[in-house]
Amino acid sequence: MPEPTFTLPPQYDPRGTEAPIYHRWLERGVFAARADSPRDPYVIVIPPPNVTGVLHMGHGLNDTIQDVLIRFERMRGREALWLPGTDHAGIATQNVVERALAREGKTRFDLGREQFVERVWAFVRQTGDTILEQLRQIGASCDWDRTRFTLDAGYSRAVREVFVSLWEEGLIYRGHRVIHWCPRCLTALSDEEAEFHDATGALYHIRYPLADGDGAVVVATTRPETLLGDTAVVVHPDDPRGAAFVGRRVRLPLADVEIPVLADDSVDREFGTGFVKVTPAHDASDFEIGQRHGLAMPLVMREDGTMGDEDGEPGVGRRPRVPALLQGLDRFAARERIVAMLREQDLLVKIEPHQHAVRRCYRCNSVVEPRLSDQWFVRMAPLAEPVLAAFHAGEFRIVPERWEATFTNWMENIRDWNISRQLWWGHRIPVFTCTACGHAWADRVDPAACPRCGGSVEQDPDVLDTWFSSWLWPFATLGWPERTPDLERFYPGHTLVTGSEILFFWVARMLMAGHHFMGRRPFTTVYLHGTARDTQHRRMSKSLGNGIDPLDVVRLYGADALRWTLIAGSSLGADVILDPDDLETTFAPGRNFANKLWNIGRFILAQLPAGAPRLADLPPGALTPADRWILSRLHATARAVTRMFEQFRLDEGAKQCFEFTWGELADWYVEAVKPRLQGGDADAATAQAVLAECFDVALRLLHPVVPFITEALWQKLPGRAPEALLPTASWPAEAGRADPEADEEFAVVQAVVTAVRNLRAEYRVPPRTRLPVTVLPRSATTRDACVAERDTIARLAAASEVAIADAVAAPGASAVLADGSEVHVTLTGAVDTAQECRRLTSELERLDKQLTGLAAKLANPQFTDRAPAAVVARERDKERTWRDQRAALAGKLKALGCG
RNA sequence: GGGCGGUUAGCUCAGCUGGUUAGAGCGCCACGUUGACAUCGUGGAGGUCACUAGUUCGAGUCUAGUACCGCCCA
Repeated sequence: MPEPTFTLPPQYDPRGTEAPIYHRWLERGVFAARADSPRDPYVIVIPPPNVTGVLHMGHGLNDTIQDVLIRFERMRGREALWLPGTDHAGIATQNVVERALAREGKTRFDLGREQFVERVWAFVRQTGDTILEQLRQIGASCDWDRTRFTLDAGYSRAVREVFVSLWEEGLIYRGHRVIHWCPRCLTALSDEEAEFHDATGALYHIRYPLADGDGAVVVATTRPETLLGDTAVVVHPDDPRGAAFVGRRVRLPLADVEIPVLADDSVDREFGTGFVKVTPAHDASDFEIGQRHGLAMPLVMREDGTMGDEDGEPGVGRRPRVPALLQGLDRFAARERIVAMLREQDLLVKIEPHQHAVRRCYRCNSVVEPRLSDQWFVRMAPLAEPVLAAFHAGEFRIVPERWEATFTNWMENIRDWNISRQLWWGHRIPVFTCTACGHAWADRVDPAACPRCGGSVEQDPDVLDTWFSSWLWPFATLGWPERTPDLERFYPGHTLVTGSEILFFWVARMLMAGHHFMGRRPFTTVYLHGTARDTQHRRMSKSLGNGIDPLDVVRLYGADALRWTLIAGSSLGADVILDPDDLETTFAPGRNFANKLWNIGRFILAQLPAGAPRLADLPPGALTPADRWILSRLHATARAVTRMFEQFRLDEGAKQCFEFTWGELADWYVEAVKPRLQGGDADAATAQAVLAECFDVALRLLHPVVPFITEALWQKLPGRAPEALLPTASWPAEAGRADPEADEEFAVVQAVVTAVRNLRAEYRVPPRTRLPVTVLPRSATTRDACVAERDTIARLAAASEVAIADAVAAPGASAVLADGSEVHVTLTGAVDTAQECRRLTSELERLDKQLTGLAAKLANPQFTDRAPAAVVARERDKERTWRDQRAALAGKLKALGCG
């Protein structure tokens, strides 16, 4: 055999490797799904990232999981479609462009609606693909030709179709109620978009003097500035404290109006003073109280969060309530000012600290104001019902299962959805109103005139919530409402992978849209993964500055290292903890593994001649026990990895591959087989065939997790067809062959080798010194294994020779194997008998302790009677083994003459 | 206030439907540059499985409670 020549560098270089490989995959179209394929489809739609966004670790985790799944199923022979795209992200995108305008000293109103929208489009055209480009760098195997955008023409048609048909079904209505308003974004938000944040605020106790005499009621509030909009004070009808006041009137401080004290049983008597101020236009539950009692609903705050009178109840004439010196003052400044004024007038009783939850805008973090306004709502209960039925019928599931309760709870208590946004960037609401006759209708095409009276029409100025477009993602991306071949073939999809934070925002609504418009579920499994966090378990975010840029990791350690860390480092649904201050430590496991794989490949490839034999071509009986063992391990690994991936336990699957390639193939088999490879004979050929098979299969199994390095190495295996690519190679679910006998034999080899290594370390034998080893077998298995793999033992245990005998005379040190077999290492020079006695005695004592416990267990009839027979049998076996081992140890101690 | 999850080695985490001598990676200690790999090899140290009570022949694993941490919903 020729001297191996290593043409590969000793260190793996992801930088030079990854990009060309990705290019090749694209060129050859391996990620493209065909609608006319006879294969079973497997479909994942990407959670579309914001068109303005850049890749962060949350995407890294989310998209890597999807890529592992799609690559796995693609290799398993499914027609795999991973459909990519972006989301127009109404508020976020408008914010970005408005900020850019602000730097030019302009607002969107300076440009006007049309020009502003054009400006946003220009921005999107320029940077909109950024995040998709970044996905390519981490290896995402999306079908890029099918990339969609929620605002492209076809998609917009789908959104409009959905709106109009819901309108026609009576599921969209105009609601006059208190909604969440972001005074910075100047738009309404849905319940989900106004997120709770715990805060330490204050509870202000304020005295409202009676209008008709002495005395006052004291109300408690966290938002004193809203008192200007109060139209009543309420108290629980059964609250004795209220008896003297109900039916009387109080004078509202600062606003100079009188309001009634009323009884209402919605009041929580435990809260504050029992008296509650009612601001129907600025609080959702006060609004309901206001409706019950027919109260006026004045707005005392403007859309931008400054104080000022606005009409809340059109047609109700009334005088202004906001004092001149508060007009135009920001709500928080106004709060302080009002508190000061109350104090001056001796109307402030006390201020106490108060823990509560404040809603903030999920896009800009401003404190949201409840505000009375008119918005479009979707009636959700009729949409939720079929989804719940389908869920209970088992048509789809959520993993991890624990989320199912949360999901059903939300669905069962679903609230109507405010879909209007007071923005310019998005799908404009297709509701038209006749300026002449007032007729209002939704239309699939822009009307020229009113269909009833021919009058001129105006379109609703607002746009739809972005989620009103993304809830159609699983079918609008496939061409709906057209009945395209893609739609026929790839709907319904299979796995939806996302974080739990958008379970309600998006996942639940997609299920509703899918059932309503397609008549069936959009996917079979919802896989909710965890969150990327820092070492203090804080969510990674731009504002905290604790994020890790996935592309930095790719540059430093390669995409495979990133992917490995994310996949192997997080079990199903669990958060993944990464240290932004120590990328080296965080991503070393992935980098180290890639490098190990590279070097295993470097060695194996150097051993394989161009015409290396294939495993199937070997003559019968050619395989040694070591060969049979590694092929048995290969078999077990392939099956386990397949099962783990099927169960979404990606970390476990990755770790199984890791253990096989590093812990078994590299650490044992490759080392064992080295001498045989030097022979150049039939036995060398056998070893080559086994190596090639194991490595080929290992690369296939690892490919979904670390696609780049596996492809790089797989391409170099001899006999590779020139056009073959790993993403479309077959999945080796049943590779290798189970061989329990070989497993048992090789376990003996490993035990002997480990025993010798232990003894050598114990006696500080210099690494280069080779020593004679004698095995005194106590079982046929041990004897046979040692005879068959004598050379392997010699090599791995650094033995000068391995004798198999019934006795040994030479001085030395011994260890006893599980079956009582003795492993003896001959030591030249003085053997420290005392040390040997100590070592063996402590071993004996440890065994005795275990045996005592085990004997007690087996002597207990409760155990032997009640435990399953198999468990009892296993314990009996264990006891026999330990007794054998103990006897051997005792004999050895006696022979040494230990005390 | 209601619900869910977590608490296992210095750090990050596995441990599946109760039966192992409780594991891995990183870190740590000792030795080592043997023609795949020092991003490595060999050996080693390190855990009263948060706490309390219970169920059971048997509990890291099941039940209840306590403490702390996190998330979701109001």
